[in-house]
Order: sequence, then C-alpha cells, then structure tokens
Amino acid sequence: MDCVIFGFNGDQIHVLLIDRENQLKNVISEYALPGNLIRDDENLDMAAERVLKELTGLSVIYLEQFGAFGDPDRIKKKEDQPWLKAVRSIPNARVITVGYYSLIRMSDYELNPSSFAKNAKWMPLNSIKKLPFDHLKILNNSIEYLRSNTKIKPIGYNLLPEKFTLNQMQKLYEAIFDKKIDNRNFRRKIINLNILDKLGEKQSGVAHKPANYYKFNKERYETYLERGFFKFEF
Amino acid sequence: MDCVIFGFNGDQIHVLLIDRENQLKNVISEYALPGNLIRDDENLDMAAERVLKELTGLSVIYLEQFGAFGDPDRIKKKEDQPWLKAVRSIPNARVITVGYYSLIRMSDYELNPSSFAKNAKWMPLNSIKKLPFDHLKILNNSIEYLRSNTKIKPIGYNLLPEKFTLNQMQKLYEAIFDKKIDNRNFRRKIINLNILDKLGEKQSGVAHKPANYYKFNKERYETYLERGFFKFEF
DNA sequence: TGATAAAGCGTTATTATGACATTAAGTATT
DNA sequence: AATACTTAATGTCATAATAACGCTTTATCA
Repeated sequence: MDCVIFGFNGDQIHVLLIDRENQLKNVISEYALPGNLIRDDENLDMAAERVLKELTGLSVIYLEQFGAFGDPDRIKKKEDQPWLKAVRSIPNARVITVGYYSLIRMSDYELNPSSFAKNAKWMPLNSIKKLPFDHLKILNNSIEYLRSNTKIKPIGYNLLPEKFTLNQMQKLYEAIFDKKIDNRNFRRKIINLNILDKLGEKQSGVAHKPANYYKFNKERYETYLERGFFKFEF
Repeated sequence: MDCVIFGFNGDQIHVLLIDRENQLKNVISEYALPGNLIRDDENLDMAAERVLKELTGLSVIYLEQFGAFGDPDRIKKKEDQPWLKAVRSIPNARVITVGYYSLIRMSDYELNPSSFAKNAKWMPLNSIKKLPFDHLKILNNSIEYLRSNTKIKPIGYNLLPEKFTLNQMQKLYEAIFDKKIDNRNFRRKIINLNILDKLGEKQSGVAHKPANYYKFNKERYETYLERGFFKFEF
C-alpha cells in the first residue's frame, strides 16, 4: 500500500513524502512515499486511509486507487535492504503494492503542523528525482493517471481554496499538465461547463485589477465527476 | 489474479469463464473468472498471462490491469468454502486480487478447440447474473473500465476480424455501450479519425447492397492508443 | 420485375474550437 | 494629480465538430 498525495500551493504541484531517517536511525536519509503493509482485516481503501494517517497524520477524505505494482524485484535494490531488515519481520518477502492517490490543499496541511507527523514533507513534484524501491515508477504512474483523469473529469475541488479566481484555477491546470494554456480559451471552456458559481466578491489589496472569486457548484461538479466529459460519447 | 476476457462474435459481448466442476468433483458446478494465485517469481503481467494460459489454454497478447480488489470478506461466502478448502493450502488466508482484462476475437478461440481447455466457455455478458467470490464486482468494474477506455481510445483491433465492415464495427460499439448509435454520425466520426483503411473488397453473397471492407491502419491506430482522444486537451 | 434489406451518402442548424489583441481596474510611483 | 505598472477580463473570426434528420444505392430473392 503506497500513497501519492498531491498538493497545490497556487504555483507548483507537490507530493507528500516521509523521511525514513526519522522512523529509524542509522539508515540513509531518504524520502519515500508514505506506505505500509495492509492488515488482514481491512479493505484496500481503509488500508490506504490508515497508512496515510499513521505516517503523516493526514485524514484525507478521498483516496483513489490507480494501480497495483508487483515486480518481484521491486524491493530488491541493495540500498533498500537495511531499511527492510530493520522494519519488516520478513525483509525479503515478496510484496505487491497497491497505489492510491489523492489531491489536497497544501494550506490545510501546513496550517496545523502540530497535529501532523514531523517526518512528513512536501516536495515539489519536479524536484523529485530519486525514491526508494519502485516509488519513482509508482509516482510516475500516478501522475499519468492524474493527467488523464483531469482530461475527463472536473478537478480542483480538493486542491483549490474554497474561493478562488479563474487564474488560480488555470495555474492548477498548467501545473498538472506542465504547460501554458491560453487564458481566453481556458476561461471559455471552464465557464461553459457551468461548474463554477461566481461570487460577488473580488480580490482586495492587489496592485492590479482585482479578480472575481468563484467557487465550485458542488451539484454540477459531481454530475460531471460521474458522467465525465468525453469527445466520443456515441 | 483474475482475468476478464471479453470476446465479440459480431453481435454480443461475451466473457470467458471456467467451469470449476471440471477442476474438482463434488463441488457445486459454477462458472468463474479464470484466476489463480500469483507466484513469487513473476510480475503481475506475467502472472495474468500464465494464469490465463493454464486455465483456458489461451495465449493472449495484451492484458491490461484495471484494478485491485481486497475486501477482507471477498472469499468468505459460505458457498465458496468447499472449493477453497479443496484447492488452497490455506483456504481462509486473506487474498487480494488484481484484475486484468483483454479483448479478443471469439472466432480465433473457437476455431482451435483442441488446443484449449475443455472447461472454458464463452458466456454472453448479459446473461451472467451470478459468479463466485467477488467476481461479479470485478466483472462490473472491468466493464466500466472497458467503456471509459472506449471513449478515449480506439478499440477493436483485437475484437474484430482483420477485415470488417463499418457496420460490424458499429455493432461492436453498440454492444459495448449497450445502446443504439446513429449510423451516419458513427461513420463520420470513425472515418474522420483516419484509423481505417478502406480495402477495395466488398461483401459477396449478401441479399442486399454489399458493404466495403476496412482494416485498421495500425500506425494511426497506435498513435491514438497513446495520445487518446479527449474533449479537454488544453 | 418488383420486393426486401442493409449500405452509405448528404444537409442543415447549432455549438465548440483555436488563434489572436485590446481594454479595464486596481495599486504604486513620481 | 498624472503616469506607470500589473494582472483581470472580454471579443472576434474562420474553421471544425456535432446531433438530428431522409433519401438513394446495390445487391439477392421470389
């Protein structure tokens, strides 16, 4: 069971990693995806929730499964052995893992540091070059999954603040796809979806034209979550 | 490891099931998805291939993972106990399964019955009302997965005969989505994709205007397999 | 020769798309 | 008070895609 928790800070996509050094001394410091074994009495969704909570303190409402990973050598890397020997009762037992991911507001997590584990840390997605085991593969899969999900479903309810501007939303999409998007076309598309309600409010104190605040229309958002938007509906 | 093998006979979607009675006497006759335990030395893709081959004789080129299933009570149904006791060394051990699916031409399978296991059988998808364990849930998930895949990728390369008519292709889509599609709009959409090459050939011996045969343009087909077709590309 | 059955073409009104430039509304600076 | 600066927000146009339709074509069969 491994969890990929994506966060957005208004600019970059981040991933929540845990520092295994704090879990165990005299093992090379290394950040990893929060993950652990599944108990015999819990289902996969429950396991994901529990593991995440135990390792990071985070209670996340919605975790989604995106794949299972089971290369026989996924825990065979030499540098991963010390950690396994220290932590697992059968260090070299074959382990298949199930990947879960979620999207959350980074700010929600940063605001209450006391209640969270000290060894969890946000890392900018682009800066993650190395992870133990097959976590890099798992991470890459989760990103692909996130991207294709973003193409067929609305997204942002759990990543953006409750009130947000269209440009904040656009930045989120740009961060996910790692590319610039034309602002007029983006606006038109999003607005025509009708998943947003325009609030009367505007930004204040900014040294430029203040933007309007929007929030998601939950009902329509959820309709699209179920239905999806496809080019080929037939 | 459980496999959902979809087949198309020109009219209905079928699913390949195995009859457990032939595997083991004095157990209630029941059809199930081909499935078995994963070995310690094989990865998930390999396991799916092997399990399928062992249980049905089928060598399938392409199996795709669609999900992991791990409710603690997925093998706790009373009626499934005799079979488990007879077959598993630890009958009530907790088992998490990974679902794989594939699409194949039924005719390929029917033409060489000798080389295939006698206890495998095609069942029309619509007629499958009961399966052991959580196989019905797995099957339903695979169908959902197949449908949403069909909306974002070309499909049919492994389901249709090498040469086929546009109407055969339309019937495949109608079978997958279980609904009628307008023939002119379907043709236009498919043709504009440019994934088909029109052969000079026509049907013969049919009591109506003979249809043109087409085949997939592999190159463009694969381009779309990778790229997908999305409404929201940004 | 006409009935039958499926194949396959075509139109129209509406909507969505991509590519592109300018104006608007605030603060900050002088 | 005037001007600079910065981001927000709106608009157009040519092209492409869509859904909802009806009619013609080409074969066999009786």
